[in-house]
Amino acid sequence: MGTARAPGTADRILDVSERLVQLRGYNAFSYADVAKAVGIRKASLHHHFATKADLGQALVTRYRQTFLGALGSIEAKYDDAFERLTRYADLYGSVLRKKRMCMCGMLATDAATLPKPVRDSVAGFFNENVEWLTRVLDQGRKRREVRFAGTPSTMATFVVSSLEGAMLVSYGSGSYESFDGAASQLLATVRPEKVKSKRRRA
Amino acid sequence: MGTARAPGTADRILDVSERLVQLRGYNAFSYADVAKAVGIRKASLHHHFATKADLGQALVTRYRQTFLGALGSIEAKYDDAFERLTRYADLYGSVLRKKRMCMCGMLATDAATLPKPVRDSVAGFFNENVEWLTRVLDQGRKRREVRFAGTPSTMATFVVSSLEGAMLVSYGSGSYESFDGAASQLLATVRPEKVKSKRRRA
DNA sequence: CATTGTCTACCATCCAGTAGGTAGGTTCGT
DNA sequence: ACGAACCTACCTACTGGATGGTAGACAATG
Repeated sequence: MGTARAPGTADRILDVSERLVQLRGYNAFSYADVAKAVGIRKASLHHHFATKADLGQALVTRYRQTFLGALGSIEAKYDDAFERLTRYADLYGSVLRKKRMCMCGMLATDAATLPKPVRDSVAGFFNENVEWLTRVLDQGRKRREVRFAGTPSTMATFVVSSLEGAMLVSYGSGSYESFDGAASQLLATVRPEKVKSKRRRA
Repeated sequence: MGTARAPGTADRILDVSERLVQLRGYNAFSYADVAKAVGIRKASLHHHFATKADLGQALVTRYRQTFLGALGSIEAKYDDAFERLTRYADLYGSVLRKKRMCMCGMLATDAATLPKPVRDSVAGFFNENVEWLTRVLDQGRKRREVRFAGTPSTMATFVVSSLEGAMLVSYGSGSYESFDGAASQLLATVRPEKVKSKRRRA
């Protein structure tokens, strides 16, 4: 009979590849690796993703969508800007807790060897994040929920940079604790002054 | 006659390899690349650095020494902690201006595929930087030259993280301007309050 | 004459990608 | 209702090129 039936194969390929890219980067994972982990032959991979460039593109596109979805959830669940930033930092932390690097941070170092569409998509990821944070920071500052110098846009770039960097250093030195230190230092930076008004909760 | 004489070959190999690693990472540069750029045969490379792991190790060791030397220069030339931090950030900026990524930031993403001695040496680089910054920040805070929340050590980790991350995002998205924004945002964070005392200079 | 630096030539392994085939499922004309 | 045509998902077997590394010869220098 054989095993011709297999509905979620493309997704399983993406899941496995995503993990490998986040662990090793674009140049250090191969179709052979993915095939073995999925339990399929190399040639069958090419049926789903004709070239490695196609697979890479699909990977980044899906990652961006998922991430963007998570940003939407944060916005929906939390109204306070400081809270939103806390959850944003947690997003990075949760990736690191899986002992993985941010996929786009990983691919950023591979930029020089990436197919152009993939490279552009990685840049798009960072831009999306900066734009989202810019909105959160802008509104948050007006409401006095966060505090920072300079423009919201510059601050947003700084937030993305710090968290990506904290992941990078943590991942590279294998000391996953250092991320939490850097993340809380970042949050301490934007935390508003102790409330002087009489609001006491409840 | 032949070309047996060649004094600085090992250094030229290191120079070329350093550049390639900073541009493409550990897994995307090859002995063949280096050989071509140096103008030597692949086999001759192995005479100077028996294995790729040896070359990688030598690369990181030299990079750490150079960087540590630069930190010493900053300490010798500038006494003020804020000034020292400014120059420290410039160190990263000068690498990026050469359109390169920090070598250890680059290798951090390659950690999973690196020979263990190299991986350890990369971690050592980050520790060295954090230690140096911890001293600068600790002294600087006592002298009221810088301002920050938390411990000097946590803040030091944050400084390294932010700058590595700013490089990473800049390098990955090809927009080298964003680094400057992130760097000045970081410096604005530690900049002391406007001097209220009467000290007017000279 | 031993050491050092270079060379040519080679090797096993891995890489992305291709050629061509097969087993099942679906669609459609009759 | 049935079979031809087609499609999807997988397979085995292969190719050309790159990879890190090795063996052994040949100068030149000291």
